[in-house]
Amino acid sequence: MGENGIDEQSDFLAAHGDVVKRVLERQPAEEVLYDLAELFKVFGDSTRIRILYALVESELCVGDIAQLLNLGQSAVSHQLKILKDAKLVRYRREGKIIFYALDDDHVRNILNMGMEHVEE
Amino acid sequence: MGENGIDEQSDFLAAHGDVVKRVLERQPAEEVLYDLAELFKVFGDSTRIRILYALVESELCVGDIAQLLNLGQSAVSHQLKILKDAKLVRYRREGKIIFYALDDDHVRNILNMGMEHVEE
DNA sequence: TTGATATATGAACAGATGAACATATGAAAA
DNA sequence: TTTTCATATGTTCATCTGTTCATATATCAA
Repeated sequence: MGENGIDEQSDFLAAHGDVVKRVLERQPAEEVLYDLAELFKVFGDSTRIRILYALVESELCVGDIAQLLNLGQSAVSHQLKILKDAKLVRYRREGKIIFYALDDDHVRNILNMGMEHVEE
Repeated sequence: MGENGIDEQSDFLAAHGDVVKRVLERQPAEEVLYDLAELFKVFGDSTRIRILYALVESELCVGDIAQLLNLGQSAVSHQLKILKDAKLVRYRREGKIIFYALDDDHVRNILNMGMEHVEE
């Protein structure tokens, strides 16, 4: 390999270094990316997705959700806690019963975006 | 509790049954919800999120990504396979090097939707 | 062909996760 | 208060997941 070849390789390596550097500069903060992954992780379970899709239709209490999804009350409650912590659902108490609902339209939008990708 | 109370409870239980039934009828197919959860599961890992955000900026080869994220080549390759299987990234070969890129704008949209929710 | 480089793949191990069970809390009725 | 109903929480266990290490494949150069 002559000088030409060496130069080409140098350029190539340099180019890689440049790209890496440039991309690195534009990345969001580590913490933000971590939080984003955590958010998607919450969506990434079929039980929780089923709960969210049920709540798209109507506000529901824990027992209804359990019946709807044919799951134990405990399992539903555990998952609702995760959804609540992620601010994907909110709740209101009415006597002994607690009604859960989607927290805001962001949740609907995220679900729809994902659904579009799935339905291809 | 008089008849009134009993009636109220009957109504209440009947109402619950109705709601459950109505919501159930409007749910997407089980399989679709499962696929949707699987999709979000792919987004639900910080390594994969970091890879995707790097690819938002530029097409990149495996080595660059590894360097960028300070990860082993094998780890990156494994994650790229998962992203590829989920159709979130595509690739093209150029000699020994394989360049990865985001597959389409859906991916960007999903990331943006999630980011909006995180940045509240 | 052989050697070098870039990427992919298989196995194994540590850590994470969801469901089930038992139990605890909280609110209304008796 | 005691009981009952709706929900929450702690623990355990089986399963899943991401990383690492070793090795395989693929392309190019010599």
